[in-house]
Amino acid sequence: MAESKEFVQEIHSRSEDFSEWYVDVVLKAGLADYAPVRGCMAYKPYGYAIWEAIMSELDRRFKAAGVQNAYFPLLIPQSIFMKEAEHIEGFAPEVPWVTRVGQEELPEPYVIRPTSETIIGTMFAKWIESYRDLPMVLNQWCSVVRWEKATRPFLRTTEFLWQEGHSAHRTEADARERTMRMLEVYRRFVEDVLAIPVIAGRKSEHEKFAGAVDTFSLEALVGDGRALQAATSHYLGQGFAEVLGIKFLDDDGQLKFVHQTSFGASHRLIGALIMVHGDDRGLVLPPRVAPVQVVIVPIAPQARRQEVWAAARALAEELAPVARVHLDEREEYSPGWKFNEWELKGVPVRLELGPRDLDQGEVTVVRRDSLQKQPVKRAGLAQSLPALLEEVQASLFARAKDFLASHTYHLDDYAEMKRVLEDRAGFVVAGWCGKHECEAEIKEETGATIRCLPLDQGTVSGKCIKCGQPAQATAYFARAY
RNA sequence: CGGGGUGUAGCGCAGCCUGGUAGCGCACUUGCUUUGGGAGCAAGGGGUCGCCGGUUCGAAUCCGGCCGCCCCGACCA
Repeated sequence: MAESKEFVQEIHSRSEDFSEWYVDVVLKAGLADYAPVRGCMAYKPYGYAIWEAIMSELDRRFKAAGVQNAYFPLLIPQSIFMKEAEHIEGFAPEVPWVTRVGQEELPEPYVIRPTSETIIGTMFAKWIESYRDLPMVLNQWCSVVRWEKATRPFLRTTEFLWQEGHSAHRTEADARERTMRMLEVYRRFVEDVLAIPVIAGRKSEHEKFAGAVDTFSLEALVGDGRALQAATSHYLGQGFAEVLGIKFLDDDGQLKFVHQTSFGASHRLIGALIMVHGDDRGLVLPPRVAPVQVVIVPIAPQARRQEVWAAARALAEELAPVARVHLDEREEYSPGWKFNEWELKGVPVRLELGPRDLDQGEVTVVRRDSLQKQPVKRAGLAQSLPALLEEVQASLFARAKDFLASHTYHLDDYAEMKRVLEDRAGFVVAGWCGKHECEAEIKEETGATIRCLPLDQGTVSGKCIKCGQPAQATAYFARAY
């Protein structure tokens, strides 16, 4: 790999400086750029195309799960935002306020939404009267603002793109079922489409969402051994319903409060894609989310220029029905330049078409995941291409799964845990007594938090890795983004 | 928000110590030649040196303040 390295002039080495590498990939692959707003970025078309692919696939799956789209205001009146105590306590430090219009002070200030539980709950209170109105399961695609202290593109930005789903149910059981159902929708999406294996689990009391009864999340492990939360699904109980007055008349003639859920995933998924699959040459996109799945690079020397271009156009046309194909028609760049650029952009499959291929009746196929080059018969390519894309998809998932497995340490010795976490080697799976003191001390001493208590607990046995008391649960610990 | 670094052309950097007309490589424009892993030659264009203030005859350079970005921590999707 040493010789190929010299071609990568644009980005830092992933192994040598993961953070710099990450920022380089974001900028140089044309995903996004820093904007003149503190902590905010501007999406470039290629980066936004990835978000569009995520949105359309997730949206399709939401609708199949009975979720309807709606939209709610960006601004939330202070009095409404302040209604839920835990909630306000969790978000107050990072919400911006709108207090003035022109030169006039507003009679009541607004917060710019950091999340929409309160405003949506307020509307639920107007819209829900009877148990016949339930369940109500709505989602909005929008952006929210949280004034974070330290920001990084796609991982933590002041304004970020996401979707937030909110539901109201007749019973706790219904709401809890929805919570788990949406977690499963996310899990399948993240694993099947983004090719990112995740650990699904419940958050500890301390780590859960402000205002939730239970928070569940998907935790991915990225290339530098840190955990990244990919999606969350909350059972909110009746706390918001009580303070916002979301009541319904049940069939027993009783007026009752609804049970609620909320669930969300953000543009952080793009950060996860970059950090899970990327390599020293840049981005590597799983075919199912790649805006361009196949790029055709013609190699057209003067003597056979017309012939090659005609063949390339015919190829692009033929493949268009089976894949998202892009023909690189730029004549001002050399083939070698294009190879490097499309690799940096993470396009899963590259087809090279030059005089040699024409003479052989072939196309040179290069996979982004393995960088393997292989001549393939031109005839029949349209038939074999979808399978090749699926193969790339599957191999990326398999590779990420191996990485997750080989960076997950089942430990019962605290000293060893400290060592592993200090190296940021990955997940530590260990027993936990359930007490916050142990969780807090581990965090203090290792920088790691409980990412989740996996749904699949197996048989809980053994002791708390910190205090030695009998373990109440198995927990995944890691340093996290 | 603490500690560290950094800010000079689109990108990467030199110049700053020792004040005196702002430079290099890549990219960009034009022309010709080129095309199987970042093409060559030639001629060009482009910078209120992050911002504000101070010192000085004169500031990219010295001094003070502020801001952005990056890293390491503490808090969150």
